[in-house]
Amino acid sequence: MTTIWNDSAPIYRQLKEKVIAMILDGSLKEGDALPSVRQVAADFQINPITVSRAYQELVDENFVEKRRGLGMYVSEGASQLLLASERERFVHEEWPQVLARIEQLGLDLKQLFESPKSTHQKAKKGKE
Amino acid sequence: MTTIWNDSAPIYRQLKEKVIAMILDGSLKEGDALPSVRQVAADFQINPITVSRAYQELVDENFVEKRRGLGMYVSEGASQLLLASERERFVHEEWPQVLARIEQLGLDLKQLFESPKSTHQKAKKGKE
Amino acid sequence: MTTIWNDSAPIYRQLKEKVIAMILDGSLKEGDALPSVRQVAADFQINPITVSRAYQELVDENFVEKRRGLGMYVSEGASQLLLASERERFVHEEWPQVLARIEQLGLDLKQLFESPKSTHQKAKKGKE
Amino acid sequence: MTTIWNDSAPIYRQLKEKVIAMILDGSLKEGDALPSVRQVAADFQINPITVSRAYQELVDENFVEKRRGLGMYVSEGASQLLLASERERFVHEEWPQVLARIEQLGLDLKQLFESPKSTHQKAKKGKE
DNA sequence: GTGGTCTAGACCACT
DNA sequence: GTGGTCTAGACCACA
Repeated sequence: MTTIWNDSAPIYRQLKEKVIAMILDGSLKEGDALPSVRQVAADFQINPITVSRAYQELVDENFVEKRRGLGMYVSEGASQLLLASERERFVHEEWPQVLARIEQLGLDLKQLFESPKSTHQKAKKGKE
Repeated sequence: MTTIWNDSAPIYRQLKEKVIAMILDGSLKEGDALPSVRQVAADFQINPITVSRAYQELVDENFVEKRRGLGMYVSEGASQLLLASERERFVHEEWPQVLARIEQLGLDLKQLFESPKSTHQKAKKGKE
Repeated sequence: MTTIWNDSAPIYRQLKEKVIAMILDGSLKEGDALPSVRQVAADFQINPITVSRAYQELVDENFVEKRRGLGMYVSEGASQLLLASERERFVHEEWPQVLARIEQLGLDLKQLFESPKSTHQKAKKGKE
Repeated sequence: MTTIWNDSAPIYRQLKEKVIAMILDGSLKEGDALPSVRQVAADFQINPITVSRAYQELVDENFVEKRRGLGMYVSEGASQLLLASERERFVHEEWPQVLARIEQLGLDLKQLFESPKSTHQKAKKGKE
């Protein structure tokens, strides 16, 4: 029985990424309640504190808001904010590294364009 | 006093990447001696053990060889080996992730390739 | 959809403070009826139990009295009692802390009293 | 045996305030190492995670920086940053509330100025 | 029901 | 030596 967690990144961060992905792809909409800490902890067989930590980072970054005694909710404007900030980070941080790497390895753009385009296999984060 | 080291990746790994980059771009050629552990440690203000660990991984992967009493040297065939293995890793691990990310963010691959061509040199390593 | 409630203090306490402020400034006079729990709950979109808890604390401290079947009323003598107890608390608990903080930050008490006199109405409660 | 901790605020936050106070009053200077997580945990008889959490918030706010494998250090510029941000917060958030409170209670400025000035007794944070 | 905090103890990676 | 992460379990405040 393999778990869904990758060993290289902390679970709380992987969980955070999952939530972000769900907001980006619309499976969590603004105003929706996040599944409760306890629920997620039970579903994924992890410690509630680990879930809490993931959620807390989302709160700190204003993508999620706490309602006392009620739970956590996707903030108004979260998906726009998220899309903007993630795009910004990609275009100005990740993408330049990719370009540099392509150049460093002397790879051919056209080949990259074509070969794995049709399959777009599920990427696994982490490579340690 | 800012350092050249990124906080997100271990220093020994960043150092290893530096050496790999130097082999790939030809500033270290096959048969060349690597700068001594002590020298590097002094230059970068880091612990010699950290340098050793970086070098050791390069030895383990056969890109560098130890000559007892003399130092570390770039192995014969290292640059070819490196190029092949790094290309392999890029095409099958990194690139699919990049494609997935682009799709997730709704970005356009072709635009990315065209627009920021002039500035892509300021990439900072990190994020491992 | 922003709420009037501050996240740092419990809602029931913020509500209690509101009532106290109304008694102190005369908008609720001795003998006046407090708005019903249900009414307040509906007006502010909060749980009736939360309103009850705020009211109950006011009852416990003798500023408000319950009349069975009728509702809650501001006690006779409440405003004097309140003024005295709140002043006591301010002078011996809050004010010394403020002085300590001013000293810690190297600020000048007199300047503070003089300059921003016109704007001091925009204070938000919270920080408990 | 009473502890130094106040019951109303979480320990990690009280600890964070202690560190901030030490930076403000100069007992921790820029570049100084913070006492290690384990050391503080042992000294105060608290869990290392609790200490970690306090330190982490200071890192997130750029007052403290981590050096991998070495420890935590007061950032360059931390004391200026801190003084500026704390003053800002005091003048624009805490002080207006104090003024409003003074007005609400109908207190006399001159009395406040004089009575507790000489003693400046140690304020205790928290009042729950 | 919700989340927040703390403990005790374990294991890991890094320098 | 340093900090980071996770667990299991407890207790608390809030709605």
